[in-house]
Amino acid sequence: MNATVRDVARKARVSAMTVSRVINGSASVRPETKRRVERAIAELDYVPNSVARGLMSSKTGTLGLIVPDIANPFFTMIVRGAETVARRAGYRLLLCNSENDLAFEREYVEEMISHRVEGLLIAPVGDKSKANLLPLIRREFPFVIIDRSIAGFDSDLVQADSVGGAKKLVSHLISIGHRRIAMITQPGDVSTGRDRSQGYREALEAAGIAIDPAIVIETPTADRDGGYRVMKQVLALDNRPTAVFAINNLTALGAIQVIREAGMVVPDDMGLACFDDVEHLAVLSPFLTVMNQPTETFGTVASMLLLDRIGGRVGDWPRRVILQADLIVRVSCGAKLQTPRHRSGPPDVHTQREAD
Amino acid sequence: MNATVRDVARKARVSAMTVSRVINGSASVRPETKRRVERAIAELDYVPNSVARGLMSSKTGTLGLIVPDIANPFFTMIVRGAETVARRAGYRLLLCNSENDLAFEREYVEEMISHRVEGLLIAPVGDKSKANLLPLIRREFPFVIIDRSIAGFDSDLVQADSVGGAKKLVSHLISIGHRRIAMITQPGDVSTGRDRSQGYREALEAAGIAIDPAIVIETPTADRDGGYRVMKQVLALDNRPTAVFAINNLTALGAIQVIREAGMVVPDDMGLACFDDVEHLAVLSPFLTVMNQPTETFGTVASMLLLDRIGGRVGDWPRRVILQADLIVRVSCGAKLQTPRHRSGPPDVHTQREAD
DNA sequence: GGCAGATCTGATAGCGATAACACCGCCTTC
DNA sequence: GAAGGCGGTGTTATCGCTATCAGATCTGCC
Repeated sequence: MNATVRDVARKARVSAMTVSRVINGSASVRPETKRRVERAIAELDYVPNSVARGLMSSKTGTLGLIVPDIANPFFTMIVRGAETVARRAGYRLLLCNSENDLAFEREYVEEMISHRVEGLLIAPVGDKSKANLLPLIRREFPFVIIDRSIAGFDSDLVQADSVGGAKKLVSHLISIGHRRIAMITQPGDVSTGRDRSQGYREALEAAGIAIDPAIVIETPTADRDGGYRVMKQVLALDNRPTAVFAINNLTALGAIQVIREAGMVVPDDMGLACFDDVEHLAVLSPFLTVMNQPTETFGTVASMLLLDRIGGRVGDWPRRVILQADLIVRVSCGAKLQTPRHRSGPPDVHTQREAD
Repeated sequence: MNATVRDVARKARVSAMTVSRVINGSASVRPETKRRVERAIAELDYVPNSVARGLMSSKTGTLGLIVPDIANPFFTMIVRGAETVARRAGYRLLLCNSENDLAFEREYVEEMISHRVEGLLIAPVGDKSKANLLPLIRREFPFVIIDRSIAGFDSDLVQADSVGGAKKLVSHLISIGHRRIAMITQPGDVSTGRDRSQGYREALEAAGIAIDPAIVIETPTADRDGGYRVMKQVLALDNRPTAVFAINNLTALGAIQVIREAGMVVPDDMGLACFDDVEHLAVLSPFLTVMNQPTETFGTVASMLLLDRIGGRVGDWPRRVILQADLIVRVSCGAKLQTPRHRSGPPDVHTQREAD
């Protein structure tokens, strides 16, 4: 069904090699021969088979990308960033949703090796992903880890300063009067959970506030459902906190649902702050106080690191890129904003960025 | 660097063919031989090369997916749906962002053919994409079109009932008292723009309202920026409309920005309704009246159609799946909701004001 | 015991593209 | 005029895997 170099060669009355040379411009071909070949290509509607090419050259022109969930806006932006850079470099992305499942992740890593992608971008499930990544190390397979570091594992990595960011965010909550602050966090084997919890503790300690383990609650899944469940527990506590620090935007949304269902108002009855802004949402309803991570940049930088590694343009040592997150103070935390409600000028109408 | 069947064969003291048989279980192998081979595979950390396999069998285990922009929540959900179904069937997705650019689209189609994906899912740029898709037809390449149909082009297709949906939405605006309704639309060579404009006209005609071309304004890009620009024009009109029908969620967000910057309030000063809900956003701020399309289902159904076609389980005739969109009435259109808006405690302060 | 048939295994030949080399003219160059 | 160079082209072998066929070994059965 599909024409091959040989078909083109026959039609143009040359050898397959000459056709290849015309396609790749890899050597000079007599203008008239070239024309004949080009005509044959057009007539046969010939498209080179990059699978065959990939077999010869072990260059498949593809990169693998494994994320827990593309539909999570956080990862969506990472995908977009990664895709943009990859495309410019002539690469396509093979997309995998690990669904935060270690077994899936393992399979995908193996499948990416099998597909002979030239490199792998991965936002791992957690510390236990280490075992899944060892095959990559063994093969000296180029890969870059995104967002979550893995304890005791050195590799190229792009992430945000979760400890610092959490500390800043919680310190802000403290600065506007909150003393009893709950945290919705993730199990300690996910670096973002671990780091943000640490930032939380550091902020409290710095303010001389005792840490109450009863109001630091873990959710196995950092999504809306998880936030919802944990917030239910928080509201059931005897000694209710006045504010909640949610590990990410989705858990915060779940928490808001619970708070509203309980007939309470954010921030009057309960302050709220979290990691990760939600694009678009900020336009319609500039409400959540967040630590905004440069998610798209995670993707672009990770791709760039990966391409460098594929191209052999870097040494063996792992490169860790730590990007800064921005504190965006809006109303959910209970801060009094100086700006009027309907100031003009896009994009973040009701947003005040901290000026430090 | 990577072990091959031959390496495994040598180590297990069998032929490459036998190794292949063990891997694929394609023929019976003596248990003891099998064990030797499996040990060799484990020791060499052998992973079969699916590129080579793909060359032999022309089965690459990949599908192509071309969308204008993964970061657009509408397409994100399509990607997720498509990925889920593809994965269950043992396929990976090769992701392409066409950026609504016909030239990019053309390249991507060719590249997908070159990569020998087994089928292609594509949300086309518009009617002009026809030329880009002809190579697929010529090769009888399996593909499914998503969201936007192409004038004069028959193929497998999944989309929503844009005409009916728009009619329903605009009729709703009329039913709650709006008589002068502007529309932010897309050029007529994109089916969603064409169809929704038609629904808009049908609704007006049914209500005996004359159509004023001056308040049906096109934006070349149906994104926030496009909505922003068009809404500026709308507000500059002498005879301002009382409501706006935006072709999708992003243009609606852009429109809201303009309205707010003008010191106006939705829906009191300007009603607003659009196609496409925004996940998460509805939780935080149930504000926008929308026609909600089952986006994830677009992806899953399209994948299913494609897999059927690849598997040769269907005839030649094209299948068109039209999914229903749901009208979700919230406050932005200006409808008086029966349930008190702040029944379980007010949502965030800003939407609260808009609801007054 | 011997033969048909089943079971197991190997050799060979591609899938489609291209690297490496060989070759043929023809032009320089001394 | 022989040696060398170079542009243009073809031949061969190979990437890693597997379809196909053929050979080897074993089994059951008369």
